[in-house]
Amino acid sequence: MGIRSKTEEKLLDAAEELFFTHGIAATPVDVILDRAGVSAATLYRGYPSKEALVAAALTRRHKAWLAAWDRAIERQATARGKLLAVFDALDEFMARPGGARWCAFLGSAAEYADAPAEILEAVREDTNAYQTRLAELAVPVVGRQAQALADELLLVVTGVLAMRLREAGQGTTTARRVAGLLIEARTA
Amino acid sequence: MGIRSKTEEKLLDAAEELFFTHGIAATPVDVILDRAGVSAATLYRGYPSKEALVAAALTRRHKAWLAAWDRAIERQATARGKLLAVFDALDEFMARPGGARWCAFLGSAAEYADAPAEILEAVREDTNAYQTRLAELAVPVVGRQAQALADELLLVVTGVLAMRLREAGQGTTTARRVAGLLIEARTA
DNA sequence: GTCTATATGCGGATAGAC
DNA sequence: GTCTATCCGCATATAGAC
Repeated sequence: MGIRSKTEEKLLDAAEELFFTHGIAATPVDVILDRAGVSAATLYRGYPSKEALVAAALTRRHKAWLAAWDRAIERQATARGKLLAVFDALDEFMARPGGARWCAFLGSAAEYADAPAEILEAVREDTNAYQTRLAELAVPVVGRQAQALADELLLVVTGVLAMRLREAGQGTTTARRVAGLLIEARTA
Repeated sequence: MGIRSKTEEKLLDAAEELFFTHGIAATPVDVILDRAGVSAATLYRGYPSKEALVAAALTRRHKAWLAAWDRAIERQATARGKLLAVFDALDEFMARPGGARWCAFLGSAAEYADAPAEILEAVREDTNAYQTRLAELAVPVVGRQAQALADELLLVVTGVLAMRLREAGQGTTTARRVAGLLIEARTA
């Protein structure tokens, strides 16, 4: 999978920026190739299909997201701060130029009625990472109620991302307020 | 707009069921026509384009959703029950056979990088309805904090819908718990 | 690796007969 | 209103020359 070169990187850069802002179906491969300065023959030697390129872009993006999240966690000193750091990371990630219109993973899941296995797997990994990490981070904050709180926070995070599709998006402001109230309710 | 007949209804039935489960881009008009038992000529005399049909399906669905929500509100006796009735309505609406895979309105917004005006308007109406109604219903429950609570609940509702794209959907269970805690926090 | 050309199929929309 | 046929454009993927 992939070509391992600067060509490969330019391909993934273009794919990530175009697929997840304009949409996958709405972005012909030609446009990707133009942007990347790569020829069709090169693309199809590295990837068997358009979907494989999508999956590769998702995988790379997932790693970048985890890294950004990790940095946001490290910046916080308290257990509560580390748990809420997911919103810092979201703010940072959503503000990136050329970032996704709402969420690359949910968006990919939404675009395929039944997604190719590789794409489904990437989305699943994204969800898994949220569940595992949120549950771990919640333990020092609310103890045995960590799992319940993690479920609630994943709901909120997913809500923040999907709210970007409505015009009334308020960034993470409301989400942070909700998260705070949930923690309060579970620590009081 | 529209043909005003049983043909029209069959067309909208097929459009609603197919567009919002399989996806708009993924559903050719031919498939709609087959399902509806309608010819292409008929469709294009009633609607100028595929997008116009999508918009008409969204509009009809919006009315049905408001009606279902109204009924759920009426079934509740207390102010708190009426505010939380949105989740009853969601449960009912999401369980309908041939219902949307996640949310017809968010899904439509997601499929178009820049949506046609008619579709954008339908999504906007959906969001507006949530904001207006939730804020009104929240007043007798939390008084001056109604607006804040309404924002939070819209976030939760949107989260519930988008969570259907992940495999880990828990229906409205977690959402109801969050809503309950939010109300508690604002009434205590 | 790039370029150009192209095979191939599909989808939206229209035309004409009935 | 239905049917069949079709124009037209686009998109994925491939082939061949360099």
